[in-house]
Amino acid sequence: MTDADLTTTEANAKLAEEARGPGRRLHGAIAHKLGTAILSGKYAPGDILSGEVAFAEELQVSRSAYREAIQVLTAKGLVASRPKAGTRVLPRDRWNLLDPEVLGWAFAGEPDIEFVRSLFELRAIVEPAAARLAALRRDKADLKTMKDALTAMRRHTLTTEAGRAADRDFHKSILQATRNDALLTLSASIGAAVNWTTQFKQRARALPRNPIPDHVKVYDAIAAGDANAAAEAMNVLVDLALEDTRSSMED
Amino acid sequence: MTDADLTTTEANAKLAEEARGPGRRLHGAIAHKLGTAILSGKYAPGDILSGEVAFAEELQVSRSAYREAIQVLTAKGLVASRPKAGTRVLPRDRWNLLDPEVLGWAFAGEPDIEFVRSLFELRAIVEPAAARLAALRRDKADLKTMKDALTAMRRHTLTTEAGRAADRDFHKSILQATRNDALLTLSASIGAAVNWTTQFKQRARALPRNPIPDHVKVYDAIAAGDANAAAEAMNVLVDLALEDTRSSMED
DNA sequence: TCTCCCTATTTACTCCGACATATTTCCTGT
DNA sequence: ACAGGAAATATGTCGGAGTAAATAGGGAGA
Repeated sequence: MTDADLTTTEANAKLAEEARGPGRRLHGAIAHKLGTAILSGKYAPGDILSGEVAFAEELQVSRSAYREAIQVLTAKGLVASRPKAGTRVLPRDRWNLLDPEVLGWAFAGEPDIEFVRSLFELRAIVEPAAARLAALRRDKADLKTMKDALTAMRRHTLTTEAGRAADRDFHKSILQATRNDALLTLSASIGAAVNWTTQFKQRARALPRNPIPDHVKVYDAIAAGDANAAAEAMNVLVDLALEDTRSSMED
Repeated sequence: MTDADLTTTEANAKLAEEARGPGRRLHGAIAHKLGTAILSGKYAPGDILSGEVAFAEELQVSRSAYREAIQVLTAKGLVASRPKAGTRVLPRDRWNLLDPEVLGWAFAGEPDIEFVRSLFELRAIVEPAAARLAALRRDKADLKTMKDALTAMRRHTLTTEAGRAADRDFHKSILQATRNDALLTLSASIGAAVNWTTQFKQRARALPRNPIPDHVKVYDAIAAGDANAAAEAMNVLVDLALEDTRSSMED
């Protein structure tokens, strides 16, 4: 893609508009714009983002704002800048794909179905093990959080954002009960992917059977402190989701 | 901690010195300084980093450099800035603990042993499953990469940086063979932790038994395409490391 | 004549400090 | 207690000076 594709006058107007949104910052809007462009493949690894001055001029923003946006992308491993050489898009294996913001950019357009599959595969690996640990380490407060989330899920159902938030809360509370910060960090990333997929499936009117009973089984096992049962119950849950993802790949 | 602790004259001289190193950038050095300060607990969640101008002045750098450093920290979820309110350290669950750079900061000082344990626990969950997938999906090129890494490990041993790099390469090649980008991203994070621990243990002259045979078993199972054997062999490997970590916690 | 190395130029990032703006907080006055 | 204004502070902007690196050109040696 040429720079011009990203820097039409209309696009600039939209950028300025977005940037003025509540809480949004200018460099954040630029980072989002460039981030989605990279994640969607409009800029391929190895491509050069033409000069700082030129780009800032085209985007009608100051060089400082552009630079700060580049810093954000650099921090996430998407690009690297060197004097004279310009700012290059790094190879994909350097990207922090699990960064919540990068994930958001990946899901902003048409997400790569292969990547979605890999996230669900990761989930299918991590969450059963997490449920096992949670069954061993949870305390009363953890159980209460889980139960509250389950109640909210039942009330709102997954067709609403509130319901999906409750679903995320349920899974997050399990991760939290593992007393493992590294696992907990993962939950934010995985949650984003799951949320997007749930929305997508709902749009496609392909929501599977009622997920509540399966969730309850996980809760019961964790509450009972039965590690093996917790892992197995969670396995059922995530395998179902993984199968769904696999089948939707064939569309 | 007060700002003064971070901004003594000597510290500034060191900062400038570091920054002028080859390839190093000033805002990168500042981000490293602040990042390690936060990760080490000198700044606790909720603490505010006193005013932009004040801090930049104390550090003897321009506001731009300081601002760009803050952008980096913000991108990694460590801090958030709001007009008038100042720049606050975010709660720990917002941190991107799996970001390679954050991980580097965590290991720069005296890393929290509890956090190290959580990383190894994550590893013990992920790597056996990865070995299973690798056994099913690896191709000839993957196997060659693994074999080369094994050979290098044998030659250099884990007492040298070259040997540890080979160890990382071996594990990375397995993750690569899973054809799963999300898993691959994790390997960089986990590798950093493992590397640090290996160094640490070596210093403490507590290197365990020869790790090569266990690695060979993993390789053989993956080469044979035996998923269960691969998972089990990797399980032995990571459980050993996890046990080591647990025991060193008692020191 | 060809190759290699060294130097100079050019180019683009990096850093700087001042200025302008917006928003939040706090204080003051009603 | 409330409303409005002033102060404080972060954000956005600008253009210039500095610096590092890639490329091109010229010179020396084979």
